Amino acid sequence: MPELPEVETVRRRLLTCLPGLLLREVVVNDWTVSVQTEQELNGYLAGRRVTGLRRRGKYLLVDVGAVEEQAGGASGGPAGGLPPAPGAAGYAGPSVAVVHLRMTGQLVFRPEPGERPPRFLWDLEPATRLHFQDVRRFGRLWAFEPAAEDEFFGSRGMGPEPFGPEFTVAYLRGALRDRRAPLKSFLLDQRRIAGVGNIYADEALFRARLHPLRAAGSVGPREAQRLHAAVLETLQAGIDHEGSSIESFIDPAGQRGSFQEILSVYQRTGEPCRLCGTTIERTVVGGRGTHYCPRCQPRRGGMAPGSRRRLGEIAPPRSAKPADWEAPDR
DNA sequence: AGTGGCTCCTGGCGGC
DNA sequence: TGCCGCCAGGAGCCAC
Repeated sequence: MPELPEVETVRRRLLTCLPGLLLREVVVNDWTVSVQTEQELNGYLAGRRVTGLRRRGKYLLVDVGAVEEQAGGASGGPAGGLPPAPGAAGYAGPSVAVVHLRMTGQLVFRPEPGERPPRFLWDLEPATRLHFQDVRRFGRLWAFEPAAEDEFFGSRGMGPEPFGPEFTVAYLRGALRDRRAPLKSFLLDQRRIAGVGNIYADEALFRARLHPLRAAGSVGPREAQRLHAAVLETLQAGIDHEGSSIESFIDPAGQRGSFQEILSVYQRTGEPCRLCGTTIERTVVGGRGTHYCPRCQPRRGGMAPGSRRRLGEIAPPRSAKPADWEAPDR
């Protein structure tokens, strides 16, 4: 499940080999991947050289330059003998390609065709192919002019980058204020913080020792400070381990990440907590599987509406405290 | 406006 | 053995 650390891992890997390559053509084999036509996608991307790679939340951005003149510059058009890029009213300037991997999307270099056709591929020069594989077909591709980027993300209400200057403790406290939604739902809301998904939300809440069903607005100043640090530390650990390969994540070189090996709570239901030995429990918040240690993440301090029903079957945490247990604020 | 629930999508798995 | 139904979840959409 690609979240910020997985997308960042893909970006870093592509950064070592994609810039400078010429994108000859985009070939789309599965039209669930894009609302744009192949002609439109190629109009923005074909005949252009990759100039950079960026990330915004869980979105991967590939910058390309303007359409290159053929050697000799006689009639213009893309290099490599392709016809002139036709799309977008003859637009020939620099563009941005945006890829979202969603659940099972993978970008992998494959010089030869694989077992099944990719949802889309980029035919590159010198000769190589970047395949987009995606079992569940949730992944998406867009292409547009750089000027349209702000609108693209603005219309989605993307929140601040966790590692950007806007994501401060003060911002987090303001964003949490008066919200009745559970902390877990808050962390998954891309309008509040960009890039956190199910795995890192559970792990960050464990690190912050906050119960996932706590109402976001009930979080005190010191708890907000802990949560802010926990989000950053958890995401950074994910990046350092080159992502989590829980289901299908591999980077463009086919390598798996290793963060799944050090998970504290995610998908560890029934196993002992690494800090206190208490059995990790699972509940469902916002339709998502949610894992937590009932002892390290105590159920107190104002729970979200409906949490009593959801936790009705679950025994209360023991009274004994683990060695490094720290009392929550308020 | 904020919140929760539904939907898409397919491979894997448990149950019968 | 084979079939059925459920589960996983990011994000868009809709209802309240």
